[in-house]
Amino acid sequence: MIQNTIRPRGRPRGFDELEALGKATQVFWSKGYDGVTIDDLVAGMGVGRPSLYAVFGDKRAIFLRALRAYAEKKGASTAEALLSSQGLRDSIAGFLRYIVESATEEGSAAGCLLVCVAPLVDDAEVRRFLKNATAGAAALVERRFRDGISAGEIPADFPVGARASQVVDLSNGLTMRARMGTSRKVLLRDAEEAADLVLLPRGTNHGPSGGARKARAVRG
Amino acid sequence: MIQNTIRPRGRPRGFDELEALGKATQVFWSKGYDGVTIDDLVAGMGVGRPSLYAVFGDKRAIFLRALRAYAEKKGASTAEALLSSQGLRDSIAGFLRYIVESATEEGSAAGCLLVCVAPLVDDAEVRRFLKNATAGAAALVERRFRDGISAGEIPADFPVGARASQVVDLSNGLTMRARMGTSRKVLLRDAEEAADLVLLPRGTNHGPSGGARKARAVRG
DNA sequence: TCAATTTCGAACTGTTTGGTACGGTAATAG
DNA sequence: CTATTACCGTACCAAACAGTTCGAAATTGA
Repeated sequence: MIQNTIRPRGRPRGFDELEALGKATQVFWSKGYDGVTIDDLVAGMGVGRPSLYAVFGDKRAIFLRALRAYAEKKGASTAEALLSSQGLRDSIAGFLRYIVESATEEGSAAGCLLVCVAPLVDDAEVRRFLKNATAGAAALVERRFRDGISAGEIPADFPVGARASQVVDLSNGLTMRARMGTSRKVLLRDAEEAADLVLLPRGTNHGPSGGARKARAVRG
Repeated sequence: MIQNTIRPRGRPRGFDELEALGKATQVFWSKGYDGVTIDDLVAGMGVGRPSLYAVFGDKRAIFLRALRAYAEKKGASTAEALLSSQGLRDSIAGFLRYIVESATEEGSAAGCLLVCVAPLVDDAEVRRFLKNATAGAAALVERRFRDGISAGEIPADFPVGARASQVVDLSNGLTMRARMGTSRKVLLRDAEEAADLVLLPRGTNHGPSGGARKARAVRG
């Protein structure tokens, strides 16, 4: 281990800041935001109460830092899951599989901090952050769809925007079911089926009794 | 107003039990479970603190009653939205539209008690109730799909089970986005697109570069 | 009018919680 | 070896909280 940073003057810390933040994430993840007390964080993070206030600030500040760090890490992982595969279906399925796997990881609480916990936090900054994060996820998927069009894997009129947000909706639905205790096995199967669904070619209408469909705008 | 029940002996109550329960639902809905205090309920329900304990019990009991009443009412409404239309597409779209509309109702908090609040409550009975409720919703949609097969609106090999749980996943995704502040207009458009998606005929695979798809079991 | 019964409002009690002050401890600098 | 710096653990305080007690108020029955 390289020690390229000179030690600060006084007594060294008894904890690693980022590691403690990771533990805070777990605490919030399992108990929700309002459900955790400072003592929960003290116990879970392995940081004494005064140090906690001195280094991180109050509960809200800790949550915001934990949320940002978690989103950054998870965003990178999902992007990798999405972009590492060659084929489009494997990309989408890999994305959804990763979502399911991380939502059913043993040792962590079920679900996802971003999907199951953060939306309930009554805080403007959290909401703003969340909206950006989900928009980013949808944009990522949409870009992958566009690449799929370029590669000829899907037709040029594939509704990339709509399907991208449907992928996100479906992944959120899978995550919520994970939180509610649905097994990884079932969710992995459903992830595959979801990937199949969102890759279906645009319907030219089927069946004899097509019924009256309301005309409406189509988005790009 | 008919007075067919004889008045009980003592001082009459200053509140209606079911109305108060409805207000409790709103309180939990907007603040989450852990976020509400007894004083919040006292203020929101218009019931004095001792009466609240005497009539309803503690916070957990109030939440369980509110949850059951809410689920019953919402279950009936969604079933009606699903079954009132003749055509299958209108049924599914009506279902999703109703979900979006009730999740973006003005005057209530955004989202849904069942989707956004209840899953975070760390209580075995709540979890059990939720699992049953979502299974019931999926079963309802699945039955509608079966009727669609009987009516010849969709092919006989339509994957009713998978598509039903996808409808539920998508509706949960829409609800979560409502909670995060997405506008009703956008969500209504996405509800229509979701209805289109889940009614697409099963893919016989498309495009020239079909890629390597893992073989896997197919459910009924 | 008076007793019995039920609810309501205010106040009370023990506990939990958020946040801080204080002395002890472990490291570096000279 | 001493001074300085920064962190750690304990203990403390005020505010918030859950749950209860108690007397007043409202209604029925006699």
